[in-house]
Amino acid sequence: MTSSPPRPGRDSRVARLPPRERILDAAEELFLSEGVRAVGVQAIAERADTTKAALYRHFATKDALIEEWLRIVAAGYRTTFDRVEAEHPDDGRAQVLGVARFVAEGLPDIARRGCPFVNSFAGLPGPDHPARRLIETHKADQRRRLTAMCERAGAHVPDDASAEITFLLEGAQISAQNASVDRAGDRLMAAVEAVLDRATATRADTAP
Amino acid sequence: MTSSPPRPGRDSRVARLPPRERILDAAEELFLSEGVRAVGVQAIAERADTTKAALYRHFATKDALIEEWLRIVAAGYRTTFDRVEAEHPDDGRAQVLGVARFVAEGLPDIARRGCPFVNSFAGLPGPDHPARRLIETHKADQRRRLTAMCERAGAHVPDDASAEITFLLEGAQISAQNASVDRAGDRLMAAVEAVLDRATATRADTAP
DNA sequence: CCCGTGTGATACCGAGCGGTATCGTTTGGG
DNA sequence: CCCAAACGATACCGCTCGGTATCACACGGG
Repeated sequence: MTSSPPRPGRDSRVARLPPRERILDAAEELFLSEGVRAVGVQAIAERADTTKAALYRHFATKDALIEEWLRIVAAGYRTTFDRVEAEHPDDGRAQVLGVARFVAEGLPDIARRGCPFVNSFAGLPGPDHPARRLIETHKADQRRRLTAMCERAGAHVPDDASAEITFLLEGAQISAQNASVDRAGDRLMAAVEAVLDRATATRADTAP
Repeated sequence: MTSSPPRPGRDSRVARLPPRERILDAAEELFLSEGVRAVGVQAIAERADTTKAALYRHFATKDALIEEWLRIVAAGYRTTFDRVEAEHPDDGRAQVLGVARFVAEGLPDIARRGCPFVNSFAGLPGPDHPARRLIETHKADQRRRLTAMCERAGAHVPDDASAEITFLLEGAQISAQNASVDRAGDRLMAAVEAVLDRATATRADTAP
């Protein structure tokens, strides 16, 4: 539906970006709402206002498109880590809270459309799929950076603190998705603060 | 492959259960390892040592099979909650820790094959799919019971405590799946204990 | 003993999948 | 201004999907 007559500017929803960007945008929207396996290349092409042929001119295969999309999403997270670290240099606590706030603010979207990594991980075949490796590498990187932040924040055992915070961040996302926890954002922030408090407390506080 | 000649007892892997149970067993194995959308009914029937025709004699559609499988898994969790409550009547803390231990012990399996609910949620179409509702109901029930346990444990704000513990439980599962956190079981238990300690602490402890 | 039910095998259906080929037409840089 | 490259459209390929129909056979209860 929705043919595009002599309409030069934006015509439907993705404006007039180069086809490659339109395809990636359309893929993101569909992958998130329907699942990476449920949506076909034809549907992606149609939503991007182009055709399968054009799609395959830019991406060798559907899996390559999935991988490229995940790579972009992962890069976005990396950018957030960079920004937070730049905004609060040497203040590990503020950095961790900045990351937590970023996740908390993204929860409404995740509740509606799901987490890209978690949702993709499911529909991907075997543990050797390149997109799967990409997700694992990304999560491992995130954990490493979080550990460094915790150390900078003065955590006694940064490894433990970052693990606990990772649990909270991931858990908040899937709990938001299945709607089992209300006000997930507020609760997440409070929980992360509590973990930081305990992880950086003096010995007297930990042994009443 | 593997025809079953005059072999009365077990013959391959699922012994000689009624076809319905063999199908559910086979479906569970494949759904977990490959994803609910990636595996076809033919593959399920073959692994169950039967045929598509027999499968459709017991389940109206593939979605119905998925739903029934999830229902069974959810019932298993419910049983665990029952057991833990019966083992430690009136001891909320022990109940919560019992649930946490159950999840922690299941982490290795989840790391290998993924969480049934999380993995299925992805490949399911629209938010009105019955299996999706089933998952949401199950998670909401779990949260309710967890809140009751926290209240029994003397938590000052049981709602907050159960939310935080839910985050930890769910987060530990997906962190185990993508291998971003090592020794996830131990860390999960420690984190849950810490949350319980803080949630039930006297006022003097919370305000240093 | 015999008959009805559930079973296993097989073939089939329409639809949609991922991916390819072809062919005008648009378009923008040298 | 012109030509090559990229584009949009369309038809097509082989394959697999979820689901159905048919049929011979095993078997257990009346």
